[in-house]
Amino acid sequence: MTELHDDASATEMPIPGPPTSEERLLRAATTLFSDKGFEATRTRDISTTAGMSPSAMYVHFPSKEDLLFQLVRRSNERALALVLSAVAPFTDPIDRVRALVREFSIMHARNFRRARIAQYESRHLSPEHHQTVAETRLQIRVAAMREVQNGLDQGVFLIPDPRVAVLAIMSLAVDICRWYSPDGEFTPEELGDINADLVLRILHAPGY
Amino acid sequence: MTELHDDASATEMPIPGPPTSEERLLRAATTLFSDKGFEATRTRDISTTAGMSPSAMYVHFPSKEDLLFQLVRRSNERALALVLSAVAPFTDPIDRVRALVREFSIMHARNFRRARIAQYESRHLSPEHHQTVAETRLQIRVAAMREVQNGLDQGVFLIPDPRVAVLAIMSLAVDICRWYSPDGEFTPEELGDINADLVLRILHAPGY
DNA sequence: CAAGTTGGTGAGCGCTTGCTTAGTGTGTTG
DNA sequence: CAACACACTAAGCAAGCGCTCACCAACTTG
Repeated sequence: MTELHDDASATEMPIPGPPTSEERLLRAATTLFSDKGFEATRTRDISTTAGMSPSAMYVHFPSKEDLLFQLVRRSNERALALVLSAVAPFTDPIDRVRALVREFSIMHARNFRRARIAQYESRHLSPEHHQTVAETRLQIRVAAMREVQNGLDQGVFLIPDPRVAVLAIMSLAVDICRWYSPDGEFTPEELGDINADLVLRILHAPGY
Repeated sequence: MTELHDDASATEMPIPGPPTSEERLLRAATTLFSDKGFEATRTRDISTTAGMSPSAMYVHFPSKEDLLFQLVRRSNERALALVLSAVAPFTDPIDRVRALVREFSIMHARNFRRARIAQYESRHLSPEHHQTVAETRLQIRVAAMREVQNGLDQGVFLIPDPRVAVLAIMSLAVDICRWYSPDGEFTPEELGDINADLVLRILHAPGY
């Protein structure tokens, strides 16, 4: 349940000690890709931002596209794992949806740079890599659909079309990374609670 | 109230007859910028897609950046005009919010290419141009806030913080352009009605 | 009809790009 | 200590980029 607060961090599991060269390159690319976009980012800038010589990127990654793929793949896999682990502790459909929307929203605020790359830069991936990330993305939508349908089956939600609710859940959470700024009016946790409330109201959950 | 259905069309006011060269360039750039992104699009491709020689773009636009600016500026100005004209026929706050959300959502589906460029490519504008489009964008948010506050003042909406509702309105509508496809499950008009319902439910409007 | 304006073409310039390759210093191993 | 593996650097290369410029054909105008 613990989440990294440093958005530029790119490790799978944070380990103590100074970051490796590969990790420094991933962090540099996260900042540059999210700020200027994949195409506008130069491989020289990635390497020098990571504190190395202009060609150092190619020691650790075979191409700029592959570096992007690692970033997008990790981001999507983390999102899927988060969604699945968020609902796990609960059985009540309302609690499960609340946890899902809350954690998914928080992630898109805290890790808004990584989320931007995953959402807006994946078109620059090769067809094979794009296919890979599309599959993970689909699993996230399926998980959301499962939770909505679960509440529908148990009679706690009152809506005609679960697809509409899933659309709203994804839009409210994902769109955070488009406009979010750490200097803004809401913290990630506040946004998580806000979106969870909005979704339960949309679902006509009792008491909302 | 009539809207163009051809998303690649870029005229301010559609006039009969064959499109001008400038318009063909704007249409070509709309397709290319939205599909591949501003940086990945070559000026040669814009010109040849418009059916002209590789350097023809420079007859009508001083630079690639200026062409992008024309696209983003028009898109934002159309959105602002649409929002203002959508609410005008109504006095009931519920009707006004419904019309605003509906038309704004429909626009982001029908013109999803132009909307994508306005949302995702504006970072490649010069600081001055970026400032210009940011001002128009702010006016749209102000208009939305005005309508929400109006309903709050008249006691028909029941929410503690109007900023949250504005955030939701913008996210639900704008995010359409991220995932919308003409081959998808919902028509633009259906999405307009769906989002209008969701927002009125979020606002606790009576009967929703 | 001479002169200018408009909208377009084709060649190409100066620069930057992703990526390669040869080489270097350092640590490790038999 | 020879041999090797590894992480990294310096110096490019071929290709492609935004943009310019000389030129041209078709209208418009005095």
